[in-house]
Amino acid sequence: MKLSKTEEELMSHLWKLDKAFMKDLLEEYSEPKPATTTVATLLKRMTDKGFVGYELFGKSRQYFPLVEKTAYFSKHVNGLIKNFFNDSSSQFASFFTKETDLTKKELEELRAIIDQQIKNK
Amino acid sequence: MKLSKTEEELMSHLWKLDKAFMKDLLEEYSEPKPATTTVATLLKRMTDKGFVGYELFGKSRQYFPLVEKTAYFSKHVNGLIKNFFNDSSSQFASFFTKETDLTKKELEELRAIIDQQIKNK
DNA sequence: ATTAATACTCTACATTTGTAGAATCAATTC
DNA sequence: GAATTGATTCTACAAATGTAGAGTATTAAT
Repeated sequence: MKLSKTEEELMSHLWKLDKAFMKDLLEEYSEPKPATTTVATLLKRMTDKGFVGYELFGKSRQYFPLVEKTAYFSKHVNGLIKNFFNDSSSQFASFFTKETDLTKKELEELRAIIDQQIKNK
Repeated sequence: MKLSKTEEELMSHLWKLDKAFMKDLLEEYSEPKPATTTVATLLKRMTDKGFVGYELFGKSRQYFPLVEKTAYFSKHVNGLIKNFFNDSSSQFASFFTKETDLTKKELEELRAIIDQQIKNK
């Protein structure tokens, strides 16, 4: 099962906050914020799909993600890669670094990470 | 306007082939292949959305992409990044290189590319 | 010519998505 | 204790998606 684009956005807020009540999630949206009922519907659907859990606090719910961001994202990204880059991660990676506009500092950070990984191979 | 997941898959075939007749596109699918009418519908919708064009060859059409893969992908990826990594490309990049399982060779390739890019900054 | 195969359009239909009002129930405030 | 606020569920509904049959036109094969 997967999330729709809109659900993903909400999910990203939830990942960011880690635990959150409805109102916290609503606050995360920039204007124009969706109606509370809209978010409620989304949360319900996401709960049904098994991506979100909650703990009751008195009468209201504190929601939390049931899937790791990285886990979800890996799957997601791999799908994209398969589709667009005929399954080549490195092709994708080089494309990515070319396309997204990283600053010099970011690039250097990234190189450091890569160096580290090369060392571990 | 954007493509749905299924449309994206078809689009990836089209990008790969660059120009293709219906049957060529159908061949690209692995089993179980969709019905020809399904692909035809998809192609029509994608044409309507302005992602695909075609040239008539006698009675049938040779389809071709009207959007660059990289252009489309940039937009796509940027949306994801925004959602999942709070707008930080470098955060994404480091995540990506950690998560996807690049070989030593691929990593070295990638480092070379990055070095190149650092030089140009 | 008759048939068979192709490509395409039209139509169809169940699901999913995006969005939110109305109603309900509980908590808080005046 | 009456009214307001907040969270949730129910209901609704249009648009988009996934999928493909039926019908039509055209070309190729026999």
